[in-house]
Amino acid sequence: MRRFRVYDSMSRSVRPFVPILPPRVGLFVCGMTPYAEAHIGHGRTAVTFDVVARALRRWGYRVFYVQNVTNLDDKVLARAGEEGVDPLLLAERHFAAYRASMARLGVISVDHYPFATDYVPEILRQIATLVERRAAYAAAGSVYFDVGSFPEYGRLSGNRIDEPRPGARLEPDPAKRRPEDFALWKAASPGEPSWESPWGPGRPGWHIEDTAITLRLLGERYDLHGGGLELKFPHHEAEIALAESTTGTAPLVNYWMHAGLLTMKGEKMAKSLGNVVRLDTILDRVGPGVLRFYYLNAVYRNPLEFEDPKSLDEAGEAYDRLLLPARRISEEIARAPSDRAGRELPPDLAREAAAVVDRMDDFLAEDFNTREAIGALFGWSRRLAPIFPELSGFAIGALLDLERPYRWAADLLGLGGESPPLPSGAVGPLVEVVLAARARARARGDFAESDRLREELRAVGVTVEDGASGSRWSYTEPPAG
RNA sequence: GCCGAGGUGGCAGAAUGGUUAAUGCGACGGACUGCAGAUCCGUUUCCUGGGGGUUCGAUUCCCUCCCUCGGCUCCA
Repeated sequence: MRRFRVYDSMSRSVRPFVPILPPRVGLFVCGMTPYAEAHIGHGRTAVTFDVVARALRRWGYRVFYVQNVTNLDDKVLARAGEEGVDPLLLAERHFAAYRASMARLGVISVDHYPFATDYVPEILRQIATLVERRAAYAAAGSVYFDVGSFPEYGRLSGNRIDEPRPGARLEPDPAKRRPEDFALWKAASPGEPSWESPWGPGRPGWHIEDTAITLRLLGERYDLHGGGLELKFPHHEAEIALAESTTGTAPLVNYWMHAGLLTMKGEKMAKSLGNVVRLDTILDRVGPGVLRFYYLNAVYRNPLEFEDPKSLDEAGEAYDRLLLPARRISEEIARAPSDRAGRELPPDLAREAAAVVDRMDDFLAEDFNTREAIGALFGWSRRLAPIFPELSGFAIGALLDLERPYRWAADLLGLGGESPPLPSGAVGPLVEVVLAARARARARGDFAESDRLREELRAVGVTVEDGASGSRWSYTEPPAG
């Protein structure tokens, strides 16, 4: 197991990571409420923790990564009411779309997506315990958590609830003892899905589902908890209060990680502000590599500004440049017979390839600094640029060595790694035939014919580029439409 | 008001108590080219919100002020 350090929001410092039960690591990340399409802010958080999980696994930890799905809450009910559909089906539908978007984004590391409503028995048991311990009280068919019963409330966020709060937007609720108390169980309204309980029919409140799920799946105490920064207060604060009040065990988690928010014109992306950009919209435009590059080119904890289309254009340029050597190398490998003879790598170059991988790994191990890791990879690409013309002279093993830093980036960051689509069967040789004809046309100065052939190849997805050492071609999906 | 995170070059965005503050984008110049594209090389040595302080030395540590954003409702 590789040692690494994480910024822990609770202690506000970068700390060495020590698992409770090595090599196992319990990772919980607050997931989404599936009442609308995922936007690129969700994507940022998802990619952040995807990289965390990928890295930990690569480093020898056995990660169990759980991400909950709040499939029933006020938002889901409201949206379902508008559309006139069953709330749980609405949630199901949006969750399916979310999974599909995540798959496109290359988020492959989540082990389990538990639904809140599948944990109602656990939730009810936990509420009963809290009531028994006088940390929660029933009122008018609902049950509320008594924030005053938990002196530590506010420690994560630095908020203190005993202060006057002129800016607070909490509405006084006569059922609550104090405005900060929050519902664990909400009395059923007509037409809503509800479950029987000792306090009457109702449904779970928001905060309690996470701890009911984690107590069951990850235990009373686990390693890592992640989520968007906006959830720090009150949601994560509530989780801590609920779990620790229930079990008497503290702390609930050893490391808190919070992902910075995606902003547009300085403001966070949020539906209420009307500035959301759907994840699928972007993925339709640029593909997963560019979007992941855009996210990972910043430090996960800091705000990241998104400007459409500038951010993605720049990311696209940089991403293509970054991975150009990787594409050249894998094309070379794909086209060459596996037993091809060729030069071995100069020893210094082989050493450098290994050193680049180590450096990137080191950066990642220091609070997941993907930006610096990418910077190191840029260095490698610059290093390789001058030896492009020699590529075909290397043995396969040498090419594989040169490729190592890119494979690292594909495995841990999910950047690149898509093998270039090569046409199958006779297409390759046929392209060569056409190119030979084109070369003859160029040789006799018939540039009209040459350009015509280039255009026709492009129409079927073959891009031809002339260079000093002849023409090279690559295959991309034929232009749509 | 309280809590938290930030203010770095044209832009995006790192890093560090100490040689020319990374990297990328963009821009400019050059090479290559029939053209196009791509690529390569070079330049972009006058960038760390304001003011104090600690220090031989701070962008980095401390104080203060200003500004922005986030949280204090649901929110990745």
